[in-house]
Amino acid sequence: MVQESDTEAPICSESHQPSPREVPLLEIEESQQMAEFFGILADPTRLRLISLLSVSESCVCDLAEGLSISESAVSHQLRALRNARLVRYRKSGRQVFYRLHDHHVLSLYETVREHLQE
Amino acid sequence: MVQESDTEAPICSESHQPSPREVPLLEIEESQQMAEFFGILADPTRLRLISLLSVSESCVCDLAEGLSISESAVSHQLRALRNARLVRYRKSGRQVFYRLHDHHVLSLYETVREHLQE
DNA sequence: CCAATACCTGAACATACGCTCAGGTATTGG
DNA sequence: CCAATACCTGAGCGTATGTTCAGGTATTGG
Repeated sequence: MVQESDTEAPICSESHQPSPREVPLLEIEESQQMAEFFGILADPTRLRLISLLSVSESCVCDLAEGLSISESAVSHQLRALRNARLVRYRKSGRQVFYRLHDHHVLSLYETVREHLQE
Repeated sequence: MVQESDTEAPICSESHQPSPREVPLLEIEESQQMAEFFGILADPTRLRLISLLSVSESCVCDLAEGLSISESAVSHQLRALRNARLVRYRKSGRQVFYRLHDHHVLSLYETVREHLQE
């Protein structure tokens, strides 16, 4: 536990402004933001919702039926996906149609899915 | 809560082998595996460890000092990263040097980090 | 206007997670 | 051989998360 701190230059004495080419250390605040983003994707139900929405826009009750879970549970998870800007929605009468927010979401989802299928 | 299962064709009666071009619905088991993977990345401490390891191979005590947390906490998190195949390690005497498992990990980390910096 | 539909929301509960603490193993130095 | 170092591990605790339940809002149909 006793680290010889003189063998190593104290990092904090360096410039606090991150250089364009060397942005190595993740600050606490940024790490929390990033963890939050990954945390949204770290749930089976939300991932399955994304998988359904990767095929087509769907309303809440279709999503609930597609995954055989309650509409309430779907609604809660859609809120999380909404807050994380992972899905968009449009209202049509009393129905609300959800779809993926942009192509970037699909890209990330497919990348990791393919990675795990190896 | 009352699911009318007769209004929709049972999906399970289809072929269980995923076609190459249409792999839309994420099965429960696969979604859990995928969620587990994202869950490993959904922690500030683990992300900061990855950020340190993205620069250079490091031993446990250096990682602990770099993040100003206990070696025990680091060790616990490294175990999670190890189990998820996100980091490798090599032993040298009584020290254990960790590094990112492969380039794919760094790529994913940097992609999301840049995405959130917009 | 009233009931039904489609969806959203807050509270409550069980579970999962991350840290600390105490103690364990393995390597090194005197 | 014994103590120190470097790291790992399991138990316990406080907190966060996902679901259910009950009830709310908004749109539609008779």
